[in-house]
Amino acid sequence: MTDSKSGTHAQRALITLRQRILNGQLAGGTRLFEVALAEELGISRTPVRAALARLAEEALLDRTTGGGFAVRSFAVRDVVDTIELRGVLEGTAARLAAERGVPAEMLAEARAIIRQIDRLFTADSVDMEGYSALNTGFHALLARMSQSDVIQRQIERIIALPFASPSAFLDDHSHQFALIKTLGAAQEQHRALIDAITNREGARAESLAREHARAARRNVEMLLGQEAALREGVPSLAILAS
Amino acid sequence: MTDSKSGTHAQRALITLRQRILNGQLAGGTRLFEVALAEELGISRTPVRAALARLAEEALLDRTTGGGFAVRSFAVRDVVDTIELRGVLEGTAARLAAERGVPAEMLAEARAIIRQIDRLFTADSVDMEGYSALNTGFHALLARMSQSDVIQRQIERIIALPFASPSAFLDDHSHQFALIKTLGAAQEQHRALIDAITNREGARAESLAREHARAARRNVEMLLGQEAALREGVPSLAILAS
DNA sequence: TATCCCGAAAATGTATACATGAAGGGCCCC
DNA sequence: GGGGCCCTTCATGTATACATTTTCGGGATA
Repeated sequence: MTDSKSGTHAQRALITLRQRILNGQLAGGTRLFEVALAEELGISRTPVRAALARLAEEALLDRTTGGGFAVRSFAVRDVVDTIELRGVLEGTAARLAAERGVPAEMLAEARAIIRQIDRLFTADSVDMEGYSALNTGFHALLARMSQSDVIQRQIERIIALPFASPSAFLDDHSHQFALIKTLGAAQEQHRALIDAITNREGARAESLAREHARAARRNVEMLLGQEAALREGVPSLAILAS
Repeated sequence: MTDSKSGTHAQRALITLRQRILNGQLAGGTRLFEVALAEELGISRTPVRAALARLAEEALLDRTTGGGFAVRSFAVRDVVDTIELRGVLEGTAARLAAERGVPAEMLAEARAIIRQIDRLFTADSVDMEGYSALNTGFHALLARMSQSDVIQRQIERIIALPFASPSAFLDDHSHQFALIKTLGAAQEQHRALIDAITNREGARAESLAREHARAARRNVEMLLGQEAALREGVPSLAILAS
């Protein structure tokens, strides 16, 4: 059965609306009306309300004065700041991991991921999907290493925004040629990061994690520096107010 | 008219439930049922649902599998980590302010607040309410200085938790004698922070903001180190799972 | 011409009945 | 006596009618 029929009406509405916001169909600032959405989606206002509330929770909608919802506007600066914020949070996770100490099994797990990524490079062409999945896993593990639910929650919340995810842009096939060159350096940072945490070097770990996030920032700036036509195929940036 | 009658049913339910969570009446892990709450509050399920959704947005409730809500549990480590997180975020705000540069009027505003706080110390006894208000304003201004909506939002979100607010504990009259001693040092940090931002010293500004938040952490640890009986009168910590 | 006020339209707020689904306990079968 | 199944119960999910509030345009007045 197709997933577009699974779950409750509210879940389906949530998925539909989230998609529309992320791919730019619903421009920033657009106000969302319960009745209109309910009619269009063929459901009642109740599940629409539930979906809107959850989108507000995900920071994709703002609550307007008077009780309504509007699509949040993301400018270029917001994207850059959000990536910067991810760097800061992951840096804090890395520092806490180093300061508090991480169980040997977790460190082993991290090294295993790094080794798996290494293997991807032996082939002639890099398996971007594989890299993306392993990279996402590495960053999730880093968040867990902080041994802080508070930090972990914040990181999860941030990377829910597609352009702030550690693997953002990696799935955009149109620009892989430019991104592949950066993967070697990223992998070296992964290695150094785990080394720093292992040696309980908090400041070094924090600094490395921040710099690691800067790579994503450079990618954004590269993509945005191109002609508009060239970045049409970049779904992670579709949310940007043009 | 009393504020307990203002606004919609959902707003009143939100305020009531928030209060109960924050003061510990609703222990962490407690599941909240729509019907029970609706009956008790004398309203229908609809506004109760709305209030619960907003409390989830405020991170005071968790969504349980199957669609319900449960009160979030805060352990001592969570409180400490949240304050640490505030330090990290305010540190980032301070660094960005220094790096990006702050309009002269904003810096003047900050210095005005510092001067007003200075005046509070001239009296024989310190006006804690006045200090608390000015201190909150100073920290809000710092968030604005980052000139980043993303950072500002995060900070606002964090300090909504009463124990993570920059002025947490300052209103707890029972422990003022211990806290007053720390205010002079805090004020010196305020001064140094604005000095660093003015001179565009990003690393110094970040470091100072972090250290400033550590003062709150020390207060928590001091309060928690006391006999249980002594910390009964500390509303900011009532949410803690005992 | 600017402003205030009022009313219609449209949006959210609320109550309630019913649908649906998950969890628990009791009963029957093996 | 133990385990599995069914049925009850209680929870959330949904639709819908009605209440309330907000908003915005038009018109009267200074």
